[in-house]
Amino acid sequence: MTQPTENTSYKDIKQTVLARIRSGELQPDSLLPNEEKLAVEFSCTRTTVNRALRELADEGFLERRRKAGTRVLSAPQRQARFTIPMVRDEVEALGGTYRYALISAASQTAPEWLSARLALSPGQSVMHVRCMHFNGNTPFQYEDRWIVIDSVPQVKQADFSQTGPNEWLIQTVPFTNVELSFLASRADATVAGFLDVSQGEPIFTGERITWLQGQPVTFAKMYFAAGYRMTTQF
Amino acid sequence: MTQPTENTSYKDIKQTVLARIRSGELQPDSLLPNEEKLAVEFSCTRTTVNRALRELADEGFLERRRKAGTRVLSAPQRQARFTIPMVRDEVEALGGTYRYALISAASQTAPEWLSARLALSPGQSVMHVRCMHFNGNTPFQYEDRWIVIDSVPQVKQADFSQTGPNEWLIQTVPFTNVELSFLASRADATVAGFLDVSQGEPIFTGERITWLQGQPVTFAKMYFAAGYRMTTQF
DNA sequence: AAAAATTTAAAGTCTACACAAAATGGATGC
DNA sequence: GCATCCATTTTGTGTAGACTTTAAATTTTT
Repeated sequence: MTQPTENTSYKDIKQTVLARIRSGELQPDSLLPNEEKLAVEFSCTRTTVNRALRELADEGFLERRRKAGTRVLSAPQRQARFTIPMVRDEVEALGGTYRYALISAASQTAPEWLSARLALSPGQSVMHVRCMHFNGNTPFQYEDRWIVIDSVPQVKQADFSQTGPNEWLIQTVPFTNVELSFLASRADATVAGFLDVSQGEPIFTGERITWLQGQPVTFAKMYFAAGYRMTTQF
Repeated sequence: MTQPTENTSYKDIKQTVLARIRSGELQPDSLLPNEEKLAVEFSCTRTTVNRALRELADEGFLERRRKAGTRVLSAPQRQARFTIPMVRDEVEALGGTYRYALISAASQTAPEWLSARLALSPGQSVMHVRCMHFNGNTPFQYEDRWIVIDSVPQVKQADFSQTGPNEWLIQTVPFTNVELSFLASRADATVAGFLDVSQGEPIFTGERITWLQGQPVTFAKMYFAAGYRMTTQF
C-alpha cells in the first residue's frame, strides 16, 4: 500500500472540516480559526484553505463575513439542486421519444389575473400558447404559457408549430431572472383531457415566471402527467 | 465620474462570457479559447480566468474537460437550487409560530414495501414515527417516517415527544447521502384528517430517503397542507 | 451617552508561477 | 484494420505573496 499523498488538498480540508462539524468538535454557531491559522494547521497556503471554506459556505454549511470570521451555521442549510431540464431532454433521458404538439397560439389582451401576477399595465397584449409534450404517444406534460408581446415583439413572427415556446424563448431571450414554483393542483376538465387522467386527479404542477431586466417576459404553467416525480440526490 | 477600474475581475469575465453566449457570439457546442488565450485577452492571469470558467461550468453553462477544452452547453442546464429548510425554520420564516406534536412512535418489523424500497433484509425492525407540524394552530405538514433501527440503534432511546425525528436525526446521524423527491399525491383518510382537508384533495408531497455510507437510515413522507408551494428564484 | 471617526482583523481577490492529472489524437505495432 | 502505447494539450490544483474590501471594535468627539 502506497503512502497516501499528504492530505492538504482543498477537498481534504473540506472533508476534515465537515467531519469536525458532524462530530460536534465544531459546535453550531461557533467560530472557526481564521484562514491563516487553518493554513498553518493543514500546512498549506491560505489560498487553499480559502477555497475549501468558500465552497463549504456555498454549500450551506458555513457563514463567512469579513472581519467577523467563519461561523458554523446552526441549521445546516442543506440545499437541493434540481436541474431544470427542457422537456425534450427529460423525456429522452427516460429513454423515450419526444414528441411535441401545438394546441393553440393566439394573441389577446392579458386577462386580469395575469396582469396582476406580472404587474402588466391594463390592456397589454400577450401571446397565449398551449401545447403538449409527449413521451412516445403518452402525454408527458401540458404547457399553458403566456408571453408578453411588448417584452418580446419577435414572438409575433415565431412559429410554434414545430418547436415549443420554451425552446424558442431560451434561444431568443437571454432571461435574467426566474421564479419557479412547484405545487400540487387538481386536474380540471381541460388538463384532465390533455393528460388523459380523470378529472380531479392530483397533478404535479410547475409555475415559471421569467423577467428580463425587470420586464416580465413569460408566465408558464406546466402540468405533468400522473405519477410524475421530481427527484434529486445529494 | 471616476474611470471604472479595469474589468478583469473573475466576475467581469463571467459576465462577459455569459453575454457572449447570450448574444450568440459564442455558439452552443462551440469551443472557447483556452484559458491562456483568454487570460491574454482579458489581460489577467490564467488563475482568474480559471475561476470564472469554473464557476460558469458549475452553474451549468459550460462543460469543461481536460485536454478537450471548454465548450458552451447547447442546452444551458439551468438548475434551480431549493433550500431544504427544517420545518421549524420554514414556518418561522413565514412569520408563524411553530408547534410540533407527536402522533405515534413504535418499533415494528419493516413492512414489505419499505424493505423493498430501502433494500432491507426481511424482518429488520424499524421505528415508525408519525407527527404533525403546525403553523400556530393551522396544520402545516404531516410527517410519516420510518427509521432503520440497525442503522441508528440510539433511536430506541430517543424521545420524540418534544422535538421531531428530523431534528433528532440531523443532530445524531451525520448523513452522507440523500434522495429527495416531490410529487402530487391524493389525500387519503388519514392524511386528510390530520391536514384538515377533504379526502382526495391534491397534496404536495415530499419523499426523502437518507443513507449513511450505503446503509439506509430513514424513509420519510412529508405531506404539506393544501395550497403549499415550493418556490425558488434564480 | 450618543454619534462620528479611526483602527484593525478577517475574508476576498489578484498575480505569477509550477507541477499534476486527464484525455485526445496520433504514432506504432501487430 | 484494430488495438496499444505515448506525446501533447488543456484543465485542475497548489505555493507564495500582495493588495483590497468589508465591517466589527475601539477611540475620539460632540
